[in-house]
Amino acid sequence: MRSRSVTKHKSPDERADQILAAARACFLERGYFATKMDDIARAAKLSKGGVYFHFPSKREIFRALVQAEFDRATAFMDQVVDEEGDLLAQLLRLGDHFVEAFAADATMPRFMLIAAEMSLRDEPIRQMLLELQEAYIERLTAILERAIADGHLRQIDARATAIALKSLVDGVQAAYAVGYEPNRDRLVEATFALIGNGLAPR
Amino acid sequence: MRSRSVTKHKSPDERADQILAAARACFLERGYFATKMDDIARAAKLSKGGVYFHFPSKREIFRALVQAEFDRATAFMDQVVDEEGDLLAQLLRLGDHFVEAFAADATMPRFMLIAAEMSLRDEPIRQMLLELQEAYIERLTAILERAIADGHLRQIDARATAIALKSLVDGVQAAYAVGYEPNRDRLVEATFALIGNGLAPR
DNA sequence: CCTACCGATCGGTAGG
DNA sequence: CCTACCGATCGGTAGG
Repeated sequence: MRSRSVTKHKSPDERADQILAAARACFLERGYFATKMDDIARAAKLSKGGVYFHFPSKREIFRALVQAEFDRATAFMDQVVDEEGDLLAQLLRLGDHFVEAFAADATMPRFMLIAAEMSLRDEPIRQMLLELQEAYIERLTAILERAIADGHLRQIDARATAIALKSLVDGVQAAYAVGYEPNRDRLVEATFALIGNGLAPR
Repeated sequence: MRSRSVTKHKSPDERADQILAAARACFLERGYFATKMDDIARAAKLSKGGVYFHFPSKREIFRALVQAEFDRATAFMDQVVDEEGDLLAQLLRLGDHFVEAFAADATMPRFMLIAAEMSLRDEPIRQMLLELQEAYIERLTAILERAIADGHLRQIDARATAIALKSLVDGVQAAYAVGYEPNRDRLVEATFALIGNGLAPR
């Protein structure tokens, strides 16, 4: 009686997700180049050949991970902007998003740093990051413009201000990635004071 | 008659600088891992063995480049802070510093991005970056505190505000590194409007 | 400082 | 015949 193995096959999507999760952990720990396909395979409990069955190359695995980060971020943003509400509520929600994202998934800043560095040599990744940046800035600009129209903000250059605000968040994110960890509450409070009232004496 | 080459030897320091300049160009173009020691040697017009005569490893070459960036930055900051002057003048000078640094040396943001990514796996580099960050923030905090004492600023959390401002600059730098190039004048103007007066309606 | 070369290891692919 | 893999190994290249 021949033993016939019951299917230990997972669906392609499940396998792909399993590989992506394993690869993400490896890239975070060692960076892109120091991560070997064997590392990814071992972490995914497959052979290297098995990984190559699902992905054509190491680079495509990394791109898929950047794409996933992109999708998560844009989905959240649309949710924030679609909901009506006043400026303060939306900015607080956006701020919460970033603070929570850093806190809940401490790996995100690190991954974004690795992705940004990869973008210097990988045009598809660069395009994704530029698109994501533009998406954030457009949403933020829209929020600011609506607030100006409603008289909740003074007349400012909405788009340039949006870029400045997004840059602030990116800078904080980069600091966290390298391990510079400012007190979160103080930073959030100071940032909202800065945004709200500026530095000028009352 | 044996041909005896007139000394084509440069001083060790000159050679080291020549190698560092060549290496910097290579790292900027290809990143750390894709840069081979042969690439550096060729760019420096030496053999690979020649490069290894002056530096013990590829990693030490990269660390020396980060150190050089560190020295440049701290020297400039001390210059800005030592000069007396009112807040606006100092912030403008600091702002000019960054804007000029991005403009005059367009490679700097890119190099800093590569260095930040390297810091994830290289503790000495990470320490240098953290020290540099702390140095910037301390200087900026000192400027803000002096301005508060002089009544030119309202009472704010100087250090947390300094971190926010430095993050803003870092975020802009990161954007430039990836090739997101906002209009400089608009961004500077919006940033100063934000810092000066905040967003609240007058 | 170069030439010649090593020990080791890599991403990707073959046959079954 | 196909699918989802694995063990083994290739050609080429790396830092030193």
